[in-house]
Amino acid sequence: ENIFDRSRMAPKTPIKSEPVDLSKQKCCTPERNPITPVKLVDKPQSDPWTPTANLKMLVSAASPDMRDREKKKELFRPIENSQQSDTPDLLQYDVVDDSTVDEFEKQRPSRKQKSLGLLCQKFLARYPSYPLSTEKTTISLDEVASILGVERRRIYDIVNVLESLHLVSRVAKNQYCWHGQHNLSQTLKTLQEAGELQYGELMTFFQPKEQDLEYKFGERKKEAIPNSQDRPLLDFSEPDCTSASANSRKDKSLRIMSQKFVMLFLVSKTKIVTLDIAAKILIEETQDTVDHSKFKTKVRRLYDIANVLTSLGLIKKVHVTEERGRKPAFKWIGPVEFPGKTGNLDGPRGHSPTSDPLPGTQRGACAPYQTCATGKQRFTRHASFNGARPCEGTRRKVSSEPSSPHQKRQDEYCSKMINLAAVCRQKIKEDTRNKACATQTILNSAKNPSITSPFSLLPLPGDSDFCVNPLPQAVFPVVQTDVPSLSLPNGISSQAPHLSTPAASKTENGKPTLLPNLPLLCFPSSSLFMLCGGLQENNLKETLPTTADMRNWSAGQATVPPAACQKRSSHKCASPSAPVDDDEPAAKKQSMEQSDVPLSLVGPKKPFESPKAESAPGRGCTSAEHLEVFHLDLASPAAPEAADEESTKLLDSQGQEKLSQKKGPDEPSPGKEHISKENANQPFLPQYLYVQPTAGLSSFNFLFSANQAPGAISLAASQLPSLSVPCVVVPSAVLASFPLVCSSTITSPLSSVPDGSFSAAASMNFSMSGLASTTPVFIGTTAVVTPKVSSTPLVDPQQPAHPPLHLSPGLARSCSAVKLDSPVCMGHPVTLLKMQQPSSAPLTPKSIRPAHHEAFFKTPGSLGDPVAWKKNEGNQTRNASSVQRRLEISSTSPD
DNA sequence: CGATCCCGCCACATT
DNA sequence: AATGTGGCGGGATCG
Repeated sequence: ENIFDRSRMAPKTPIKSEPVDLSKQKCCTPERNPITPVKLVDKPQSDPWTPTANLKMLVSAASPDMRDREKKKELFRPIENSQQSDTPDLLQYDVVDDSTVDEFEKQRPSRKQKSLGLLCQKFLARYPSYPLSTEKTTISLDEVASILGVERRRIYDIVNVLESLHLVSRVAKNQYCWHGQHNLSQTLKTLQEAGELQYGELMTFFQPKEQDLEYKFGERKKEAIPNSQDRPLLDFSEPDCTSASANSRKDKSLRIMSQKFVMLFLVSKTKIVTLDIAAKILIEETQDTVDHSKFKTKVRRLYDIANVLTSLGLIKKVHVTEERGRKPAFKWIGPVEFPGKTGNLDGPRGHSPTSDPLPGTQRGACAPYQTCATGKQRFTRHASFNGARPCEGTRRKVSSEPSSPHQKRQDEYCSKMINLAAVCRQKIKEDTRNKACATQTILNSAKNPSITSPFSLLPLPGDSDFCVNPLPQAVFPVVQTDVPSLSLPNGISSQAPHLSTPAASKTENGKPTLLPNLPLLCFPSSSLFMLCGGLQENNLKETLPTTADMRNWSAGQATVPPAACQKRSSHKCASPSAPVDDDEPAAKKQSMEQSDVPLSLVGPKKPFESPKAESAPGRGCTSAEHLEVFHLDLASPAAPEAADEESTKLLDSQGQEKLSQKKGPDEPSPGKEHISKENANQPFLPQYLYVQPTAGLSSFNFLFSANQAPGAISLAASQLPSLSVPCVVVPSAVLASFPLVCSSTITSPLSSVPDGSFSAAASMNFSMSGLASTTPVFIGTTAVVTPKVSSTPLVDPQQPAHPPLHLSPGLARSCSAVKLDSPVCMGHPVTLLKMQQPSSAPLTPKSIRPAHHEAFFKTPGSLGDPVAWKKNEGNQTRNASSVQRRLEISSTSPD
């Protein structure tokens, strides 16, 4: 009785009764229940009173630990309805006991007991991590829901996340098939690849340094670039692809979000991702306006996802401290390596190895699982069910799809781009806010960017950007950039033979100086670039179906981030390798510290403190904006030609805004909004316009389209659902680093393909290939920047653990280095080149040497640099080469 | 008070 | 229209 009383007292809110049983159970509830009345009535009762509840309470009181345990235990069983159990309230005790120990569990209010994470654990406990392949376990949502005593809605939350990782697949209505973690590695691998494409660069950049720096800076890290794209990635796995849902748009948001979220971790060097960063990255929209609420919502969802991932043992919560304070973040504790590579995977759980090395394989593998369709097939999936997603997906799109779809994709693309931009923008804003003025600052300071902005990435670059900005007109400046280092992971640059190395500290080339020579194109850092490539998806796809898709996406997205990354790199690059495993253990402990500290994250936001830092933010902003713009353009690729022209104009005028506006029209709102917002909100950003890039992009796009048109490409072409557009957006910073951007389509399938195979490669390919191949377009601008490179060695990367890193470093350097105090040149007119031609010649505009180009494309093998870098290997890198490439490019650009 | 995130309304998709 | 799905955000809890 005492208990009872207490319990009553306790009361907290009476909890809503549990859905199921409780309520009933107790009728008892005293009428009193005063506490929260809540629905007493009906459900009433809260169980609070339930004996168990009391017990629980007691327990809790006793110790938190206990409580936790209880929770865990909690698994209570559900009761199916209440009834039964209930009847006897009293009995319950017994019952409870019987069933579970804890039983009280439910009752108690504790919210924790009802947490999604716990629920997920219970859910997972029901199925073997590694079920025999033969057995397929089907899961009935209703059944599970009742068993676990929760509403079906909650099960969806869990299943959606699990589905994103392919632990389960939807078979039919209300029916899911349990696959277990057999394919987890593959899935993760795929996501990693996709992530690299999308976010990779960014992350890389960031990350690299991150560790060390990260903590300190706290910033962001990764993701800086968000891209939008996500979908694709997801898609691969998902169903969407095809028609199926493809459309369904929305849906899958949770799944997509989950995948993206995971990607961020996989791409992140530090393996730590802060919620806010992730949220920003994932926010689609751009809108600022919405921002806040949207942001909140996004965060909520991320918590949902995080809870599930935590239950899976893939991540754990940590805190990162930034300047402002600590931010919640999550650290990846799952397998880092994947089958293909290693087998290690395991992580916490030890996942297994994957079996398959690759997707393709996987696919096959999948077969067993149900859904997986075959790899190849593209799809069918939908046909069947919605859900069935083939295993990884793969493929998506294969060949052509209906146009409409394409459009959709395109639209999506656009929207994604926009989103990205938005995201960036937001970030920037935030940063800005903090710093405010970053822009100016930036400009002014451009020089110092010490910090970086969050996403931004582009720290230095930022400066550069700023510099650039200053030049408004300038379209792409060419830069010399120091950057070189970057290399981009993408490869882009790499190629250039010359290179100069930037000053970067690194050794890379050694040449420190920047610039020197190279006329790269730089985009203003700020601006983002997009590269477009032709896609050849098919080829790629074949090769890597998924990848291909990814690429596409990535293309769009990808690059940008890098810039950011670079910055980071500049910071430091400390940890080259991944710390992953090791870290964990210690990390944990340390983690607190570290975690707190570092992570990266977003530092920018808070930049207040350091004035200098501010600049960085600015940059970020800029870039973001740019991105947006670009996106827009991309989005509306409408007329290529027109675009070009426009771009040109823009360039001239610099009208970034214009662009945006224009775009706006073309594109729907987003663009405009962004723009406007930007303007409004952030003054600075808008200003830049990176139109150039945009322009460039546009052109590219066009080019592509046009050229490719024939087939493929252009939007339609692709099957890529995602977009075909292969554009990469690069943050300006990035751009800076790179001299150019190119887009191109990739026409050459082959060449690209090979390279492409790797995701990284893919990325590279995009850019590179694109350039080379087809499109020759190039955008270059004049250079502008000349950074000075400072040679700060900030970063140094050291080794990049990953190839990408390299870039980053480079970038970083550049960024850092760059600050362009003097921007050198600014405004050059931009040049865009378009090339059409499919012909063999790439076209680079001028200068670009075709040969080189080719190299680029192909590079992977040959060059290796670019391509390889990422995936293939990791390291690789040749900075020099990349640099060179850049150089070349740049040089070209000048031309 | 900020971080979490449960809960369930409600819109959209599928039957 | 019914039912399945799942976006979304209010507001309760936790720390």
